[in-house]
Amino acid sequence: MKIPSVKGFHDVLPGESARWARLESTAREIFERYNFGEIRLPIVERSELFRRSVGETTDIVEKEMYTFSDRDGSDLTLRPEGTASAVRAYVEHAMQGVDPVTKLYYFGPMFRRERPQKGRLRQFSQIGAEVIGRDDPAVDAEVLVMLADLLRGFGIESAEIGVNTLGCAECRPGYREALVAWGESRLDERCADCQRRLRQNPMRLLDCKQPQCVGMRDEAPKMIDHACAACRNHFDRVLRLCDAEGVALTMQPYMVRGLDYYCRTAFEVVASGLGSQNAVGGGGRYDGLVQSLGGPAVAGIGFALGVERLALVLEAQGAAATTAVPEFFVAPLGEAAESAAFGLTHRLRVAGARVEMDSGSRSLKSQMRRAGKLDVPYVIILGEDEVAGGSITVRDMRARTDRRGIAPIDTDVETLRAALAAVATTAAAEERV
RNA sequence: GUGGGUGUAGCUCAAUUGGUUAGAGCGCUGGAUUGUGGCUCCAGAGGUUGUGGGUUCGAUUCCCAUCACUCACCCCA
Repeated sequence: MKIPSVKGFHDVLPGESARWARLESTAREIFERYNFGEIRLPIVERSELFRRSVGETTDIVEKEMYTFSDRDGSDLTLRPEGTASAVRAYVEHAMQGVDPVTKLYYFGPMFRRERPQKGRLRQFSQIGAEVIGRDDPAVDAEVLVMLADLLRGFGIESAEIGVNTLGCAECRPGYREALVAWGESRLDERCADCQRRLRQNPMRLLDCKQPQCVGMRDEAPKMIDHACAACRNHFDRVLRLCDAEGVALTMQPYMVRGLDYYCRTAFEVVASGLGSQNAVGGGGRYDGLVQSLGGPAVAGIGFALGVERLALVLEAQGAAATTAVPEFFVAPLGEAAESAAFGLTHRLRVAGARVEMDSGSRSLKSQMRRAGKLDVPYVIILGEDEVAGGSITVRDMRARTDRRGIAPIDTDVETLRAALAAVATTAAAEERV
């Protein structure tokens, strides 16, 4: 009886996981350059954490969380995003006392019970970063510049970073009113969803994709026009700093974000090759969040990138999934040779070589066939002759030549590699003569 | 949660208006005289046609249900 995987929960197979590993290692390298430190966060948190941070009325909290009651009755949830956990950890460990500026990055799976489709899974992975402690526009710019560095480092070609300001507690209410007034003006022309949104979350009117609503959007009031002087100056400064570093940002006056805690600078990364899920990342400032989770009154900003989506973009760009190739393939013939081969293989591996060994009960032909398919450059043949003579035969798969007795059975990697290199240079020299 | 599409071998797909032993390519296994791969050739293994009903002399084909996958809406990374 086969037991299939759970809907929306996918395996990442070796060829694909190599791509993930590259994404993570470049991210790690760039984060460290910007002096961020890695934080490893738990996957399960108290449900209350997300209700309070992400927002009670968001889709995530209302219908997408994997929430369960633990055996002791506590109300727990598989994290749907990373910022809440990072801020919780910041507060829990009083990180403001270590350094007024805390810079964290993390990798890991998130869980949202949505209907799966291309680029959208129920378990998905994020690469995220957070800066907590300063509301200086230079911090926003640092984060955006780093984001651009990351995208370039990943080799994402056509990514675009869209930005907007969402205002603050001072100016957003006024904007909200203006938005509601605008929305009501031609309410009957809007789609049913927007008529509902108008009351629940008027900001959402702006990113409706229905044709009739998109058509009206150009006349909508813009946050930037309603922003207070502080917000406007902040945003201007962010844009100026990024521009000076050659980081291209696209102003998107109608961009809104899905999570309640965002304010001021908000941004998202869009790329092609993802079907209708064209956002590979998003983030923004969350100045009130730390305090609302019981911490000091400090500001924060962060973003997250979707690993699956980044991988899809790279795949669409034609980057093939790569498979690692062993340096040596040990082909024993017969049981006696197998013992010797086993020892040799282990010795080579301990010394750091990537080695594959096949079974001595298989024919040399089939072992060669497999070695050829794996694209291994050298096959170490260990048959009766070799065992009797105490030395190995190495076949150079590319040159299609055998070297009998090139090294003793108990050789070490350095000796073997040196012998092969010597043979190669001699062969090259002979060819020239 | 709401729509559309698709379910046949490990993978990608065939199978005439419903017709008898459900095929091909790739992959896999073995072989083409002694212990040698990529190309070629030969052979073999592998399917309760997603599942359960129904119509029919007969269903991969038609109908219903169900499940799964997938794309889109929604939402977002």
